[in-house]
Amino acid sequence: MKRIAESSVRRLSLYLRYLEDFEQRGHKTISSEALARCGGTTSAQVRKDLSFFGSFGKRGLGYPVPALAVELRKILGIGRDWRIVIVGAGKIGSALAQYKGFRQHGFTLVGIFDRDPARVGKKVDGVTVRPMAHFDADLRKMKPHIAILTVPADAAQDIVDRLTKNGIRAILNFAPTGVTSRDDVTVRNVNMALELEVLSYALVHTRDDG
Amino acid sequence: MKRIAESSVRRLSLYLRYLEDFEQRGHKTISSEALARCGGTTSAQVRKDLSFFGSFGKRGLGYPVPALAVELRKILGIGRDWRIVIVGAGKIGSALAQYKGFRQHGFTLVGIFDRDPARVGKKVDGVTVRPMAHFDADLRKMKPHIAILTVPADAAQDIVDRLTKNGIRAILNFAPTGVTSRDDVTVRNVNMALELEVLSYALVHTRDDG
DNA sequence: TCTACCTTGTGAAGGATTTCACAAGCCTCG
DNA sequence: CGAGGCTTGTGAAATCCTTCACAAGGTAGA
Repeated sequence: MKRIAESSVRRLSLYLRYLEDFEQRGHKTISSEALARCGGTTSAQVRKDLSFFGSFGKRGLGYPVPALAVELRKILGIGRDWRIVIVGAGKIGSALAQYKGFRQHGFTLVGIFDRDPARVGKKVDGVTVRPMAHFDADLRKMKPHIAILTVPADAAQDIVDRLTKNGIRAILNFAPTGVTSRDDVTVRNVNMALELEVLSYALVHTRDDG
Repeated sequence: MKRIAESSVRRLSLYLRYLEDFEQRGHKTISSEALARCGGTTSAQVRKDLSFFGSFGKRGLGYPVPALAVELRKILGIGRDWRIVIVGAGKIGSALAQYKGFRQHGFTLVGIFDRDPARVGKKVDGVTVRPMAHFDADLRKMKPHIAILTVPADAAQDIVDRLTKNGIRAILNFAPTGVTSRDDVTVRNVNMALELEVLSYALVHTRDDG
């Protein structure tokens, strides 16, 4: 299959969110125009995004809401019972562990790790924090698909390497540093400092008087 | 000045992170090639990114580390004492409030708000949580430049509207929903569910056997 | 069934970003 | 001082992404 732009995948995820809204409100069909307005894009963009994966709409009518939601979930791989581990049980790690959206979207938290002995053994959202000494062995047992990193910057790269060595192919990195890895590993960096700096740049460089 | 791509601004922020590392380790100069390797890009990209703002390097030698860091901070608007408010003092909001990087990067947390009376009055990182009843008046007093949203999805759009009405022009939205606003307001959406779905997509669609 | 109207799906055009490739400039060393 | 070796800065080419525009196909109502 043709490679799909990441920006396109992000939009599909957004569309799904809005479809779930529309579904709950009992709408049967939705036009690309309406979806576009929700997601802040254009109707042509919506149709093009969807057309990469098939023809889901009916001309003259729009897209069937529940069926399209099912398709998008299939495309995005939602509902496959992905297993997740969180590395770093600090403030952010614990907060994320309690995120209700995990279960809702078909992700299961199977393990939390921390290098600080004071945190080991505590329970976060029903999952016991485990020590880094067991990390590699635990990973081999748990066979997680996705790892969420909420560790300090200096630890991030090492953890990524160990995760990769143990077969993890998808990493969501909240550490305030970029990390690199093999080509077959997908890493998404989420970095508050960086986002703030982008906002700072925008504040400095936006003409708001013209 | 010509409009700069957002992707370019994000990279500048990354470069700055690495420059700070290099500076601490006492390096005097760095080549575009070395910076590129850190940031997972190409040397041509680094040079192009920087060239939008000026000529900071010396041919044959590279870029002077401390001077380039100073320039990048100036470009990104870092060190201007931006005032930040956090809306939503739940798990994520409180965790972010305690983020050490704020001060380090020249951002000052001036207020935290929550609609839950049980949370009002508590102190988070030295800042007292204030009720939403005072929201608009407080904003006018505090004059924050940037707002961080960590509220439930159903509250997000209303808060964005109130922030905008009170002069905020930069919003970092952690609520699990997209929000829309006026053209002169910069909104960055950070959405863990969406990032997980992008990873899920990658896991499903990546050939790792070829 | 026929007409009027609506919305999709999609090549092609347009725009934006990234990569290429190389002249120009700086340093070092003999 | 001149040669050799690096590395920047930058037009041009290539690639990637978005928008346009319209034929094709569907609905609804008479």
